[in-house]
Amino acid sequence: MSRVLVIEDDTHIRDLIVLHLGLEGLDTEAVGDGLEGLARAGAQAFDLIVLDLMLPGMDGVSICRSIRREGPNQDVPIMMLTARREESDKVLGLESGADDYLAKPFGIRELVARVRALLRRPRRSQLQAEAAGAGDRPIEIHGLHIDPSRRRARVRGADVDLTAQEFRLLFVLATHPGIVFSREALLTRVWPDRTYVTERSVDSLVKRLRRRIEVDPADPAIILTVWGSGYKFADV
Amino acid sequence: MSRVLVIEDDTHIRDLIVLHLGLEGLDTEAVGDGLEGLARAGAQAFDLIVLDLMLPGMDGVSICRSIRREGPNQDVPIMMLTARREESDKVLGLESGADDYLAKPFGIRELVARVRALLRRPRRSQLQAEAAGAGDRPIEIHGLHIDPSRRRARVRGADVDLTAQEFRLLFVLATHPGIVFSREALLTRVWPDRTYVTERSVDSLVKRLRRRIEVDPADPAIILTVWGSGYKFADV
DNA sequence: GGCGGCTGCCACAGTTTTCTCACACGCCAG
DNA sequence: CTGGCGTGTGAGAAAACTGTGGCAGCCGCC
Repeated sequence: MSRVLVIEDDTHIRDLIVLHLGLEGLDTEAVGDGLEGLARAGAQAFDLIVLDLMLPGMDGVSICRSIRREGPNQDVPIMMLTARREESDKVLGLESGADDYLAKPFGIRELVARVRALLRRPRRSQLQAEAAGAGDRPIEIHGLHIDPSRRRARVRGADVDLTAQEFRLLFVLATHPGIVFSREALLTRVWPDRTYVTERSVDSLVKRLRRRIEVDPADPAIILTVWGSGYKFADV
Repeated sequence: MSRVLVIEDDTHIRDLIVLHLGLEGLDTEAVGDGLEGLARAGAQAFDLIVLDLMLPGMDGVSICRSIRREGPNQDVPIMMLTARREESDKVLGLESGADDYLAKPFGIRELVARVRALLRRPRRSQLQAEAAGAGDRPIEIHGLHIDPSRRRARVRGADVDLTAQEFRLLFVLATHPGIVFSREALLTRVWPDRTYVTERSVDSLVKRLRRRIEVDPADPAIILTVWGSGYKFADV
């Protein structure tokens, strides 16, 4: 189930959005404050973020930039909302890194349709970078050494063989220690193309990965289960 | 500052692209007509060309071929855009000499990311020069002695005859021990002209190379398969 | 303690990826 | 023109990996 974060101060609109996205089968979480939204976005991986441009305390553009700069939602589609109709706003919104833009007042059905479209759109940035062979630096964490360009992982000094998929999962989690990823979030981040794959498969993959890197797979110390939410890499 | 030529008839998309590439610090020039684009490409050297597949008057594939055939932009990376999602289009685009391909509707951020990637990637001509190894020093690794300037390879003391292609493959891999190369990456690095070649050919070439340098070709110790990713030269 | 919902686990069928091979084609020297 | 060599390709076999469903066990809550 896709997770959506809604950042919107107007209670009425917020509830409306949550209601309708909920009816669409999306797991929707909403906050009314910019800073809180930013905190939420930094702590958990979502599949899409709906963001109001006009917020008390902190404006949407800054939030958008922050989200894009780093963290688990760097590559997540962002849908901007704004009360103003001016073209300059539109430009501003897209400049700051939003993927789509909707001017208030909008029809809720249109919002839903666009959200669906954004979710459907394959996310390729990460895969793309990997394919280009550019950029990914090795990381070192928790006694783990992970080197993407060599596709090599070492645990406590010993090399472990990982399949391509196990490796991607480990990499995604390890680069965001402490961040909770829902199964859905992992599906879009780890699976090469988001065909019809059950969330069950995530469990399987996690189990396989644990078997290879955990000292005691029955009592995981690295890949942790967050009951009711998903999985996370152990905090530092 | 890199110069980019955008050939796209849809005004909205064109402006969006120009805006964002401009924000990226690229010097962007745009035309809405295929013939005009061709004229522009013939008159001036760019660092990258973004080309819509569907254009009024002249289709993108023909333009792509024209640009590739001669002129100052023969070796410049070309990024294809298309409204259609069919695989056949993709093949058509890449066959005609495009370097990357993006199906509409696309996220503007993805376009920017890919453009960046293409610009980062060294030109074909440079690659070929690098692969040909003109003027490179001989290297010694894993009981292998490889001398690019003489195009000679010795394995465990014995000279081996390698074809030009086998040699290029060996050289590319041996100069980056441990680094995993996807088949695609090898195609652009080893093959003099990347058009009309399938990834199967990489398999074949690897097999032929192994037959010549491995003690037991059935159980390779030098050129290793990285399942789901590609091939690599054995780590030291 | 009982209950509903979530997660761990497992085997195996199914899928994807790689390997192997034979053959055809193009190129070049003789 | 002809033969030899290097190379690309497709098909089928082989190998590796992965998704799934169901059940058992665990968690949090009433």
